[in-house]
Amino acid sequence: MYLWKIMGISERKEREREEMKQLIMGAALKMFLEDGYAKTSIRNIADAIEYSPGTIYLYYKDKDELLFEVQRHAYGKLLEAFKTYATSKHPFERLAQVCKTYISFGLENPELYDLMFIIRAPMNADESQFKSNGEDSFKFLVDTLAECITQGLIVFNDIQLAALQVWAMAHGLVSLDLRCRLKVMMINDVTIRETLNQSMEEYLSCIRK
Amino acid sequence: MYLWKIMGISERKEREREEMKQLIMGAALKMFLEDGYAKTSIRNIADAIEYSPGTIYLYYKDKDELLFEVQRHAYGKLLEAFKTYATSKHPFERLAQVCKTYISFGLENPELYDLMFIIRAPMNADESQFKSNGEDSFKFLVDTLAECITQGLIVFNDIQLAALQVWAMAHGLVSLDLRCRLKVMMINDVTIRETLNQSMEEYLSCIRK
DNA sequence: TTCATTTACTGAACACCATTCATTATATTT
DNA sequence: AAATATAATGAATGGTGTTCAGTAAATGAA
Repeated sequence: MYLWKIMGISERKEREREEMKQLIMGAALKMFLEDGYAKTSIRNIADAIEYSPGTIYLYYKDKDELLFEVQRHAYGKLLEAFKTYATSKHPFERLAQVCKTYISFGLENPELYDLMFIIRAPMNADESQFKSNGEDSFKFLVDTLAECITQGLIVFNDIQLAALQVWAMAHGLVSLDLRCRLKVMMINDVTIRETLNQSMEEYLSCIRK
Repeated sequence: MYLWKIMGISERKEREREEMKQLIMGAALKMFLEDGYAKTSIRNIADAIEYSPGTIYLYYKDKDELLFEVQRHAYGKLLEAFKTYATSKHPFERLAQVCKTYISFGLENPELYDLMFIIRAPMNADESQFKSNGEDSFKFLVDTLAECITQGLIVFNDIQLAALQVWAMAHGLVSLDLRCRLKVMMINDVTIRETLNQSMEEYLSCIRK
């Protein structure tokens, strides 16, 4: 009997499979960040890792599934940023830190931000999986807002509505800038970051009770 | 001498050229709206108007220039919507109407909204032309806000900052919805429109003095 | 060790895409 | 009627995502 052998081998196989997925994902992430999702082709990724295009399809169903994996990674990075920079004990101050971190994250990782919040969501991805991707980082915002509400620091009663509004404001500012739609206003390119932060701060002072 | 003839002919030619551009633009617009920008190919457009692909390049430099023309058209439609639905004499009420109109426009014309505000701006397009596209509809918002400020109806002093904030909120709400990023919140799909409007209204009441 | 089977991988092929350009057809001018 | 200028073509170029028959290597059973 080779049962002991079989077990060991299948475990190694599983490990190797995971390593291969990581190899592909790593190359994809790097190239998505450098050249953007659209300009990165399966062929390019295959070239980079020195495998044939077909091989990638043995590990990922299609390009969207690859995007999906990269998205998960990106949401993780955002949550990390929140945990690092939004540490104030005071809920409202922490909320301000979350917003500032969000905006910085967007401006400093434009391609990543694109993948996370602007790119058309792959329609084939099942909803539950998609939801779970952004959940954790969104929860950070919700928790902070919940504390603000219970301590009566902001004008909202409904946490969901509060989260929607704050997120929409931050996303609106970042995405309009990333898509160059602010050119219609004549803001100096150098000061744009300052302007966005100022807008966010003003908004936050509006919702403070 | 055939000078009289030359003039007549060159005018007709100019007219025909314009008609041809309109023919292409019309087909492109229709197909962009139905299938989206990415899925509409030059070949498809050529097929639809019963010309060869090459012909389109005699009238438009590339696909981006075509997008550009469609964008101009779309911004015109938005301005029209503002003029139709934001008619209140009272500046703040009018501001609320502008915002409501903007959100409705986005939800009802998702593909158009995409072209206008979400799609990556063609980088080859020169900035001045790009700016002029959105200018008029943006001016409508700015003018309304200016009145609000002079009458002391809102908390802002700076018109630019006010416009940025209001626009960001509206765009944030619409674009997060269009890109399905609100799935992370568990809002009933049917009531989403109501939720967005409610958020906008709450925001407006925050900035009211 | 030998042979059958499973697994991993390849790369050519398919059906698309935007764009270019030599060639052809038509319209205008001389 | 011939020469010229304009308009349109459609095949060709170099890309894209994805599939799949075929090959090579690793594994399992005898």
